[in-house]
Amino acid sequence: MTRVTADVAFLRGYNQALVMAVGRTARTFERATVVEATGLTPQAVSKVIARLTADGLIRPAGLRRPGIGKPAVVYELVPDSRYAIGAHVARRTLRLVLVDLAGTVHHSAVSPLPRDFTPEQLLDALSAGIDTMAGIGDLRSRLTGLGIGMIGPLDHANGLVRDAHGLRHWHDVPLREIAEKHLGLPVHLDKDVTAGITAEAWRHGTTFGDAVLIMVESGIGGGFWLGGAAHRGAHTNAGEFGHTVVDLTGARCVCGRHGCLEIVHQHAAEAGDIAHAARVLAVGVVNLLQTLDLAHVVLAGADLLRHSQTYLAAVTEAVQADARRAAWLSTRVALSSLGADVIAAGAAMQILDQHYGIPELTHSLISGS
Amino acid sequence: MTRVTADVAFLRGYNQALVMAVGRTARTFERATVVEATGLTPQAVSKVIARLTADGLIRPAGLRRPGIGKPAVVYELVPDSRYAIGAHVARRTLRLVLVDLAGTVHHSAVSPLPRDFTPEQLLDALSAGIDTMAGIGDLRSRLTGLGIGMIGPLDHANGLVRDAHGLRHWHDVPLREIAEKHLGLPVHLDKDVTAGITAEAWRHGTTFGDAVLIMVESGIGGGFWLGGAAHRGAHTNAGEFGHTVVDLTGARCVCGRHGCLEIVHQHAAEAGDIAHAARVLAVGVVNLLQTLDLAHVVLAGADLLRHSQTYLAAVTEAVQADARRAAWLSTRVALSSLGADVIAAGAAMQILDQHYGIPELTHSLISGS
DNA sequence: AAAATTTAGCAACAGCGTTGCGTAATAGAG
DNA sequence: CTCTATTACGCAACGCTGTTGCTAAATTTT
Repeated sequence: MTRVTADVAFLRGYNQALVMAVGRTARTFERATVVEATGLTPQAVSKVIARLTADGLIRPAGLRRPGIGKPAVVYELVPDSRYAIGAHVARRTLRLVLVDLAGTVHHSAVSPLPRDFTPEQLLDALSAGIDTMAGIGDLRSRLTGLGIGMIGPLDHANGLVRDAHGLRHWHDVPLREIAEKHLGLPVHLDKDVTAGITAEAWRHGTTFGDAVLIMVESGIGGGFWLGGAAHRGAHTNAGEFGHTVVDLTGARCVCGRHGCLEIVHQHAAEAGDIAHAARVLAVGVVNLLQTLDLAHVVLAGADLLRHSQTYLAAVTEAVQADARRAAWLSTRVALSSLGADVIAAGAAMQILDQHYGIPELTHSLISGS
Repeated sequence: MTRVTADVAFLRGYNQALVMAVGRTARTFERATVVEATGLTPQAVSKVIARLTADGLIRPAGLRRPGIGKPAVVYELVPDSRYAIGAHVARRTLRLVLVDLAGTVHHSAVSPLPRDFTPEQLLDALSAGIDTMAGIGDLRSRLTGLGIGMIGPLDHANGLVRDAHGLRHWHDVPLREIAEKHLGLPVHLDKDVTAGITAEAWRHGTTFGDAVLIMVESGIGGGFWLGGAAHRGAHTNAGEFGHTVVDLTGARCVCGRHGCLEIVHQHAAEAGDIAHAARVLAVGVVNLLQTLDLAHVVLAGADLLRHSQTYLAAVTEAVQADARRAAWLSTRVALSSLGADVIAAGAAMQILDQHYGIPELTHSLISGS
């Protein structure tokens, strides 16, 4: 996935991905657009465009007449040249989405999962759902893979579910391996919130700055996008944002500590005071901004989206009140542009990102040490 | 500093830096060591080593006889081939250190700064201090530059001090520019805590995972190392960790919110209960671990180091109690290996890192958006 | 002395982005 | 209509990267 050393193959993939990122975010583009956005020479862009065109990933889409001189060729991404399927595995439901290369969600389907479902039951549900979706336009050959977004804890690097919270049959399950064997597709496994923030980042392209996706849905989690990549932490366990203490004298949380954001928020919500619950969440969000200085806050999750305007207002107001101290601090707060599909869609985009996104160089061979 | 596109010059710099990272962390190394650590072919490593040797950055240091066969050449870094000077600018003091390529601190000197010092006064102090240090071994020609670690807020990308907290004459001062002109050296400006965590990362090499440096010294700040690079956030303002709310019903902080970690900690410390203050800090540290899943926590800052064992014990215990929930969660807690020099030394290493560290590819042209 | 083993580097190569320069396509001026 | 200025684009040569194939050197073992 990631590599340590850099060679010419890395060069090719990297610069190619830069051009793809332009194509994904701009409806159409031409050689000069890419030159300006990347700093590559025009000749180099020509070569990259030729390769991408040969692969069917982009195609000419007319001419632009610059008033005087030879017209410029306008290109566009070919969205249906590649697809990926994303799965959001929750405690009782499986959501599957079909996403194209441009990040557009084409189909979305939710199916129930048995209480305390086993890995086998999940695989059967996945298999059936994928067959249905891949059969729609006979796009099996253009299917890049399956992304799975799931509650943790899990081990992203090894595709291992350590201990899906609240599910009995999920201890140290090598889900990626068995899913790849069972489904015959490349599979990517990640935490739900990390998949979610990837969706936002993929759709925004290279201009997307440091960001967090806040998810309120049977708990509070955060997915991070820092320095142009998903941040998973040393053991794929980043994002347990709900278990940060905001009230030292607060009630005891299931995690053993007192006054976790999650329990304080939950008590407010259960008392019916959603506005108060939203303000509690907003305190947590501002804590994140103080710590990490983020450019984007994206709000998601079923429990939050049920009262989306209340949460959006509370968080926006808290963020602005905080930024008022300094004019140059600007953070955009928004609801997830993909609604309930964001996790599943993000999981799909992680697969696309592996193939057509900007490759990374891992410096460290020893993970988490 | 960072670049967008990748070309062969990037390849060279990147792979060269990988080898330098090996040399910096291992006392000696040979071709086979590098091959294993990087995945480069032996022939490629030979070429890189030849280039580095020609530049005087590494040198042969004997032979290793493998029992049978031709002996392998053992190499070592040449620490005194390059130097950098680091400055830690605090409210009343200027600390200057001389650091060599290996990250060893050779000289350290503290001088007082006038109350409410001006940029000119700082430049004069820097100039005098640098002349003294650079004169020691006539290493002016081997001096790579000056790194400045300073309280914020500031703009790292543009080398601008926005508003040094508590200093009247520091509003929108283009410190990097005027210092480069005044001193005739490349200058790097960064937040103190970010410089500090860079020191730890530089000394540990590529195996250093996600980490935070907690600094308690007239306030509480955090410097982050995430994904192999310093994390500064969208506006170089990451690390205001002291202004995260840990007690919703707590006292009002100077920042306007209630129950910030900093004010709660301060009250405990002023009451003389250092152990309690340390436990409050530990709550904040565990909050960070929950959020970011870090591999290292480094403790620093004058106020903390005065009671280093108390803080170390409290944080270690809190971290271990938290990790007890899961055996695979491991975080190392330690005091800064450089003590009071850590900020200044880190600032110096940021200069070295720019030249001999692993280069990064910035994806985004638009910063902070 | 000969064979086996390990290390190191020369030489040729494919492929990257870059540079230099020629060519195609258009609008406007004379 | 013709010529010129302008803009877009690509062929060809180039310098450089890491890779591959193979030879040479240095040492221990047989």
